[in-house]
Amino acid sequence: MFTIGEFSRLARVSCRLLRHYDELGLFKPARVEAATGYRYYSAAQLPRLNRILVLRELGLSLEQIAEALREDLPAASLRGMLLLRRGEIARSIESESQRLRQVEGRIAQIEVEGRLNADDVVLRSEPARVFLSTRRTVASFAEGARLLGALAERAPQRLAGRPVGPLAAVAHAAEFELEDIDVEFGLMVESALDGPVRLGEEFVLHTRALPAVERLAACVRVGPPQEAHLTTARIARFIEAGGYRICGATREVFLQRPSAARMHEAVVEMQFPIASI
Amino acid sequence: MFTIGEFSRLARVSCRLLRHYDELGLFKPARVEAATGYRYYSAAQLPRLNRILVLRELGLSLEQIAEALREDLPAASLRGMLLLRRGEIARSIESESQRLRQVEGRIAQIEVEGRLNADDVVLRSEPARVFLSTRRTVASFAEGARLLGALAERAPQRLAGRPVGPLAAVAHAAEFELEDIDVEFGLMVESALDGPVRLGEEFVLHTRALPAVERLAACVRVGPPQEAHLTTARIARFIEAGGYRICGATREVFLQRPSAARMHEAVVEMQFPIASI
DNA sequence: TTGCTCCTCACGTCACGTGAGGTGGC
DNA sequence: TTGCTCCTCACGTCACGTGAGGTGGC
Repeated sequence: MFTIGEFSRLARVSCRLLRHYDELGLFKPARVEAATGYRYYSAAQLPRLNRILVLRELGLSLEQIAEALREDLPAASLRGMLLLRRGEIARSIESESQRLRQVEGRIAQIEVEGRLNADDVVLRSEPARVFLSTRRTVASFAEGARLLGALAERAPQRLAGRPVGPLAAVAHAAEFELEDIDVEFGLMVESALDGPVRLGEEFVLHTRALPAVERLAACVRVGPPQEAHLTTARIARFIEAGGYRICGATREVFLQRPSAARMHEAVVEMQFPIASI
Repeated sequence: MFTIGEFSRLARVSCRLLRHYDELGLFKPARVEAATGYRYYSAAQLPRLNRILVLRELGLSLEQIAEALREDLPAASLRGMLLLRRGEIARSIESESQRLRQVEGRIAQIEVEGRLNADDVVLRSEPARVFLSTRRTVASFAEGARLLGALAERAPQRLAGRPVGPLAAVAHAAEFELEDIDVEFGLMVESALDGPVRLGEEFVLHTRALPAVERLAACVRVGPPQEAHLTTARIARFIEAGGYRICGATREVFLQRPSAARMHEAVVEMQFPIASI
């Protein structure tokens, strides 16, 4: 029999760990002297402790290990636990690799520009949305802004009993246009509506599915639309430095409902779907 | 100005997070109403919050982020932080990949054998050691056991004022031998000694460097030497299932100092240096 | 007597999530 | 009055590490 200190040296673990496992009931000393509370371990306990350490090494929680060491646990269950764990590790490696690419993108950016400029560009995914919208070709940016303001003023807070989400616009053109802009705009809603919705004389909105996007470079623009190019420039640098390419229509989501009179206070998120080159 | 609830929806973070960052001084509301304690945020604060979220996404701690957002922090420092972080992530991916291989090894083992048999075989690394030893060709296992017992009885607790480590044996032969065994045995010590050490009439021990081993499959044997084959069988299955090969001399480390009379109570760790195939 | 080893609390880790319990304005 | 939103504690997470303060045998 060994005292806790001796046994900890044999097993190469800390005394605290042994006391902790004792407390959890995971690994108890062979004998505890009642008078002093001293713990005594036997050499024959080493295999069980090593079994625990091995499973811990594989990344199982102590609770899972206790489960795995139950005498009556069939081998198939342990296999199931390990298969589960394999999936977790694989996903973790995947997300760490992506994180590594992002860090490298930021480093590259600092090296090119001397500072971290596009650091308010975020990368995230977007689920599929229901978009109640109309698609037009508008003559100019000013005309587009007027239409958005007009739509905002006519848009209700609720439709068919459900709250209405933010205003949004989608630029469908393959390239940037200053005039005759092919744009879809409307309201995000929770679920599809039966038939079109008429708002005032100018708008008839149809239910459309806006597809999910796996990766999206997004940047919030706070200010007048004339300054949108500053935001797109940031996103552009981000895309370049990260080794991405644009792979879908640009979206602008109005985080605050705009009004024609207060376009200079707009809070808009510009979203560019992207993919690795 | 937005209330905390509104702002949390704009920024897509929880209220709790905003309160937490306020408490840390990392991201404070533009205004706090003294009477009610209500926090008010402005849209102009969104870029800073996104900057924080981006750095968090890269895996920096909130403390590092606070440092990184200091106005006067030179770009080179941020670059340094990111380079450091890149190294961390790369190491983490490396260790996760190794863990994945281990999990897969255990799964393969269950599939072959129907149960987890070698689960008390541990994988670890071993630093370089100083080994005070003698190398012999012994006629048989029994003769080897006798020599070890004799050495154990003559071995002092301290040498040159320093405590003496465990007894150990190294099998140098490329293959397993039943007779005329080429074996080195002696004592682990903390640091090299000047000149050889004479113990009784039978032993003259020389200082030798035992090299570090990056990966070692180890299993503790508790019991008489006749049962050592059970332990080596476990290690063998582990090596096979994990897709490893043996790449160095086998070691046996006596975790308890043996005596000739009590060899049946030996606590010995059997160690096989291994590498991926 | 001094050192050494053992013991039992109990806090700290990291970034929040999750109640509990209470308040003010529509 | 009821709902809604805001507030401030304060515990829980996970697997121990790290003291603090005290005890028994050599």
